[in-house]
Amino acid sequence: MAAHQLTAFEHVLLGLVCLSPASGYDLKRTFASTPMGVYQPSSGALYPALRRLETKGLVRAMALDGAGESARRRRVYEPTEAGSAAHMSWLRTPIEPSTVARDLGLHLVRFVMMEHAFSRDEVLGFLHDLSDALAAFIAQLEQHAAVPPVGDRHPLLALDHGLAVYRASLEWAGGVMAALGTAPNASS
Amino acid sequence: MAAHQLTAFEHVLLGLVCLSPASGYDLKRTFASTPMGVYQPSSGALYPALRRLETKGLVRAMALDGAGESARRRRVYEPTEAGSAAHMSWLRTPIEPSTVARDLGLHLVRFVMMEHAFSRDEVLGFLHDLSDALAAFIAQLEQHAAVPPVGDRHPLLALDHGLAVYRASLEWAGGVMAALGTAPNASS
DNA sequence: ACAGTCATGTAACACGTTACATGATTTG
DNA sequence: CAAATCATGTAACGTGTTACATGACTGT
Repeated sequence: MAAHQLTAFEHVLLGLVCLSPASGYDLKRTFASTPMGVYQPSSGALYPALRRLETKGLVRAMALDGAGESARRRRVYEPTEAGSAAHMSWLRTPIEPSTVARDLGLHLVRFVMMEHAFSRDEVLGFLHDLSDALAAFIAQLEQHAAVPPVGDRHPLLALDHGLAVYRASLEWAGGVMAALGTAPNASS
Repeated sequence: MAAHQLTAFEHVLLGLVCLSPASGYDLKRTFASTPMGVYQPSSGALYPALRRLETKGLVRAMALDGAGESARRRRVYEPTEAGSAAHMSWLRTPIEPSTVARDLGLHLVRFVMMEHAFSRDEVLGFLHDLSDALAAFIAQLEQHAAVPPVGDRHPLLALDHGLAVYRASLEWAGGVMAALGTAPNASS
């Protein structure tokens, strides 16, 4: 059924639909209003992607209850069971250390979507893997910085930028692990 | 002649060729060996892109001097005058504050390529604009953080990540401005 | 009624990825 | 000489972008 693997974009859309059923227009607004809005999907990308998810049996258009007749022309999608399973599987996808820098934004999206899908331990495990991957990437950058035979300054400065940014990322992960580890999710 | 504007990838290739003449394979190795290697261009992207640059009259295949007969099968590109001009124009492209986060990596590449093409004042101007754009983006993120009516924690934590990362970026820009501003490029 | 937003969709186009193909040159 | 690397290229395929089209609903 679900033949080829999904695009990153499709995975994000599926995740958003899993968080709460939504129409294409809702999703568009979501991208526009959240800090995720660094990327504004076009209609030509959004609607075909949703149709692909539907074709693969991962989402389905909800029956529009209530008005029955009116409020037409609106396709609100909800995940199927296969869709929920695919989403969970995506959330559990191990972090590839070799591409952690490229995929960092995507990992952050996954982190957000984990909140109500994962146990605290699972989240901590994810953050631990993320920290490891970031540390490895930083170590790699440091090796580049250790071999500066050229007389140019800008390449080294750009490298410093990468180091500063990914160290901030790593520190963030550490801080979140500490916060989640100590704070009980108890209450209620 | 140079009809439509170039892809980011094409601009980077042109910039590399402007730094020093290179063949497609050389460029591939450049991506593989430098910290820029978060992106590994495939042959199917690299060679057609170079041909497009050639078609647009921005680069030309150098005549292979020396061996004449041997060392065939190698197309070493050098920039044409139109290519050098296009590259300088790209380096001078103003920073779009609305997309500074998305384009940050590209701006870093531009910063590296500016070293031998810009005066110190031009570089400082670029860094100043970059700082402004980053500060504006950070302020925007802070506004998002100021309106947390939901009970979820992860979205706010992800926002903290963005703040930490872009603040690091902003601090880097400030540090580089200070370093370049005080240090004389004199010597020699 | 009319404009603006809501809401979905399609067509042309360009680009990147994957995978494959092809020879020349070097290395063991 | 065989195998690996150098070096360039092509074809199928999927996808995103831009731009356009369409129709219903809302507010004035």
